[in-house]
Order: sequence, then structure tokens, then C-alpha cells
Amino acid sequence: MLELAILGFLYDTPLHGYELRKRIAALTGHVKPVAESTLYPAIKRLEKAGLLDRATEPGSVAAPRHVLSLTEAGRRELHRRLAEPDPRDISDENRWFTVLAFLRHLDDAAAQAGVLRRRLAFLEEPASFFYDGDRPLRAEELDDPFRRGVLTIARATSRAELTWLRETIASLGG
Amino acid sequence: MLELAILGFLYDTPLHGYELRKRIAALTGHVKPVAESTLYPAIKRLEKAGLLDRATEPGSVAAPRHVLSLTEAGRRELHRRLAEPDPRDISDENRWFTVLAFLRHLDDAAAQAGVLRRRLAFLEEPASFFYDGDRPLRAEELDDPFRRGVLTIARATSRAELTWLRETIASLGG
DNA sequence: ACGATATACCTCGGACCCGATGTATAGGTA
DNA sequence: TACCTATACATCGGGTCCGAGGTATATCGT
Repeated sequence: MLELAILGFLYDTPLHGYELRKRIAALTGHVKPVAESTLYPAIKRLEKAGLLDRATEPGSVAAPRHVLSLTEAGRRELHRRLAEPDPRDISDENRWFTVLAFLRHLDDAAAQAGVLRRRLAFLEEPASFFYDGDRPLRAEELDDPFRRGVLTIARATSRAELTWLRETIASLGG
Repeated sequence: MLELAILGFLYDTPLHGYELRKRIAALTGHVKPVAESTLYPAIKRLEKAGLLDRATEPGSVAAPRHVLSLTEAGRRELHRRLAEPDPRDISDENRWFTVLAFLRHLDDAAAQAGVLRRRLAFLEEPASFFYDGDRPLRAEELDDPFRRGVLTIARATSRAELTWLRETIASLGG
């Protein structure tokens, strides 16, 4: 998820680590903060894998900046991660939102629609958080008000997203 | 999140690891699967910390079961984790849902309302995923249909949850 | 002159997580 | 007979993540 965000932001324009940190904080930080001690090693990983280039520039304010840019391999890797997301990227909303935030970088509309269709299939499966044996329970069947809340919220999300997915897939010519 | 689920399920009734695994899979597994090799070490951690007791029983079908039950310290720890959730438990929906799934174990209605109020405060803060400088952007201001989708879905979730939170806090006498 | 804050990067240890793999037993099925 | 699935537990290595702490420079307020 973090690596996808790094690749996604750098696809648009080269950035140094500190600026990257601020952009990632703006994107997902209010929900899932990312520590500096997570970001810098992640940058090193991607650099070591040949996906990033580093160019040292004199710092405009303080210490020298390491301006990062995607290599050709990095651009390909971003496309690969967007076109063939991990199952977790589909099911986990945090990761899914990160995919959506950068899906425009996949310039093929059919490939974009394919990714949306995978999320659609996931949401259309009958699933709950609470079961009676194998049968998924509905909000109305629960006594616990907090568990009822979980289902109420999840259902609202699911409805909004299903509507949006179907519209968007249609508008992509899928 | 995993540890909270273990403590939460065992609060109701003793269970062996394999059954615990199935319950956790039913609760959060469709969104965020938990591997066996994550569960068993987590059980050991909690046991080592004195929160769990283990009693070996002959297996009803196959290998002998290790039936796990909460110690008094384990019950206190669950209450503590529910009453004073980590900030991440409030902001991250996956973790928040786990808190909600077991919040009924906190028998004090005022404490329950306090936890809901923390989530309410988080949702009432003006936040987005995308910004123009410091100003959070609305869905309508975005050209990118995928990013617009993120905000559309997030807004639907937020609205449903705000309504539910306010109702539930009121009904708790908060 | 002093401290706080922002910029800009980094390391270390410990905790956590996962995939792969292993060890058994029992039941079904080809 | 052979294999697959389910039950039930566990370890190992590699990787990821975070909090705490460290190193500088520049700016601003007091």
C-alpha cells in the first residue's frame, strides 16, 4: 500500500522524500498514519529494486534533498500493480482507495474497468461480519446495537460503492 | 486488532485455536484474512502476558485441542483496550469495526458512549483524501473519476455513520 | 542569546505478519 | 488402495512496520 502510493505519486512528478511524506500523509494519513521510519526504508527498497532513481540537490531550506524519480522499470511496476492488484488490494478498503487514487495512471480504459469489475464481484458476494452458522445475519437480526451499527454502516458503504462502480464501468465502455 | 478479536471472542466463552480462527475469519476475514501463522504466535503472546489460560483436551475429531480461556487479567485487558482505544482503532475502519464488534463487553454505558464520541469527533473533523494546498477538495472539484469515487464512497459512509453514532449515543443516555 | 519549529534525512531494536512447510488423525471418495 | 479434505497444532525465515532517537540547517519569536 505504501509502495503503491510512492510509485503513484512519483509517476506524476519527481519528489524528495520529505515532500512524498506530506503527500502520503494527506492521502491516507488521517486514517492510517505512516511513520518516517517506515517511509525511508520503503524508498530504499524500491531504489534497490531499480524502480527509483535518486538525485541529490542542495536543500532549498535546510539539508540536501534526495529527489526521487521513477525509472522505466518503476513505471512498468506501477502499471503492473494497478492492473493486477493483490486480492487484499481489492477487499481491504484502505488498500482499495490507494488503488483508486492512482488508477488513472493505467491509461487503458478496459484495464481500468477490469479492476473495477473485480471490486464489483467482491462486493456482490453475500458476506457479513456476523453469521448464524453459515447464514450471514442482517442488521435487524442483531440485538447488539454496536454490531448492528457495523452492518448499517457497511451496507451504506456497499450501496454507494455499487452504484458508483456500475456507473463508472458503464462510462468506461465496459 | 487481532489480539482484540481474540480477547473479545474468548470473553464470551472458552475456545480452542482452530475454532477461534474460524470465528475471526468470519468476522474480518473477507476483508482482511488472518493467516494461521499469525494467529498461533498471537495466542502465545497473550498467554505469555498472562491474559490467557490453556487447557489441553482430547480432540473431538483429530489432534488434541488447546482450549483457551481469559484470565482475570485478560478480562481487565479487554476492558482497557475497549475503553481506551488506540487512536488507530478510532481512525482505521478495520480496527474500528473490531472495537464495535466487542464494545458490548464494556458494561458501562457511559464508557461505551465515550468511545463512540471519540469516533464522532474524528468524523466531524474536516478531512479529505485530496487537497488543494490546505483546503480539502470535494468530489465535484475532481476531474479524475476514480478519485471522485473515493470521495463519493467515503461521504456515503461518513453520513451513515454520523447518523448512527448520534442516535446510538443519545440512546445510551450520553 | 535562547528555544521552538520546520526542513530534511537516517538507524536501531523490537514487534508483528505472512507464506511455506511440517506433524498427526479421521472421514470420504475414486 | 490411494488420495483429498478437514481437524488441530506448530515452526521458520524473510519481510514490513513503528517508536525512539540521532544529525544537521534555517527561521522566527522573545
